Amino acid sequence: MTRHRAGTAVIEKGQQSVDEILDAATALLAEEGYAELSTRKVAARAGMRPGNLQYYFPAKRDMVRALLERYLDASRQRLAARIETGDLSPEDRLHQAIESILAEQGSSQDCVLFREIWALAAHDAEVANAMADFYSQYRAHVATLLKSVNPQLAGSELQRLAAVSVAMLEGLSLFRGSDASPFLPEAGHLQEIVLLLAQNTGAKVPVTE
Amino acid sequence: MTRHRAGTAVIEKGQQSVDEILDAATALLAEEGYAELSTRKVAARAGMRPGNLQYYFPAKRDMVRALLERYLDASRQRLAARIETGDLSPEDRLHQAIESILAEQGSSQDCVLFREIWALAAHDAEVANAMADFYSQYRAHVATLLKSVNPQLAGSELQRLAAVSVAMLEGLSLFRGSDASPFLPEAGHLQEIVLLLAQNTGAKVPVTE
DNA sequence: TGTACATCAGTGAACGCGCGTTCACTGATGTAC
DNA sequence: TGTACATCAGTGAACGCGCGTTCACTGATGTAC
Repeated sequence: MTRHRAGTAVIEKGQQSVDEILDAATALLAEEGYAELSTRKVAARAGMRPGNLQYYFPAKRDMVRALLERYLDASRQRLAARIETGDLSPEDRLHQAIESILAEQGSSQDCVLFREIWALAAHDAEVANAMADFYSQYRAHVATLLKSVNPQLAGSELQRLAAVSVAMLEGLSLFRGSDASPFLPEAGHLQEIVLLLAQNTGAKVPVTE
Repeated sequence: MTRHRAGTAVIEKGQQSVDEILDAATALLAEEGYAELSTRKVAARAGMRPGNLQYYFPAKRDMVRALLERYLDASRQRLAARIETGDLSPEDRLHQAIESILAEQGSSQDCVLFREIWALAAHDAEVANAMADFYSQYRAHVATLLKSVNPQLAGSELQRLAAVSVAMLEGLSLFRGSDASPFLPEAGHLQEIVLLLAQNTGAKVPVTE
């Protein structure tokens, strides 16, 4: 017998409050990490009382889920929008995509949030699923780009190459922000590398000797 | 005026207790994540009372630091030991190194722990430094391997390629364990890729068109 | 070998605190007639 | 236009709990003479 709507949040007028809560929660998650994230801190930062936060998100878990969905959706859309533009050559599209991805990583808040989400995903199946969805689409985009660069690529070979490219890009994001990691490549270098992989993987390169 | 030694832990006879505490803490960190890690749970799992844990680690922070140092040291040593063996050809050494690194990632506990540590590092400078040290050595090892494969590689180009290789390997570890990520490459594929990069980066490959 | 004593290891109870969550309540906003 | 009423948004106080940490204490282990 609660006054809460079904689901996790009231939709209509309180949308602004919902946004303020999620903004505050996202900022706190990035600044202090999930271990330090509490509903009371979020409420305080959003300028409301704890009870009011509970009105929108009956449980902390609901708030975190909403924050994750909103964040991953936004990230997905930004990436898709940046990648899909244009009547460029395949090589230029690839270059632009890599620059977009690096730009996305440029904000150190995003890098930190992704690290938090990866850690969360290890202990929460729902988060793990959301991440799997996200990266599945990400990988599909990259696969399309790779195929446009080298149409001979196909099937599991293409998928594997896309997976490796994504792993490389995401791996690099781990090292961004840490001051003590020099030698991080720029977009130009990465395009070189990905092109090299795309152009040479289809055409069997000798492996040993 | 405490009975505790300087530093974080008593060394001599209680070493076994220290190990039991760190074993328990490591297991809990991997299973439930840092947000769920409490000194009381660790003490219970190690079969002792909270007060006794405090005898060895005056503050939770000390316990976590010790756990991290022990874990990273062990990981470092395993990698170094596996890589340095043998009178193999450069290509075979590379192959063996990649297999070792993948084997290290094979235990899903290690992947999970690394995700936790990456997240921690974002909010704790001490952890970030420990990670920077770890990966600095890691990168240096990889750089040596790359140079043995292609002696023309040198300077910042070599370092950058090592950084990319490490990023790729660490990025892949993010996707291990998540059931929903197929298309992960095997050691053979990775060796192919790294060899391709090493052999072609020194010899300037055309980039556009 | 026995005794005295310092140190080491471990216990048990208690502390204050921030946490997630609840609940009865109040005021504001919209809608029906 | 005014009145009655339902719903929406927000308040304030309180709850029980697990947390990190403290402290006086006890028993075990080693060392000196």
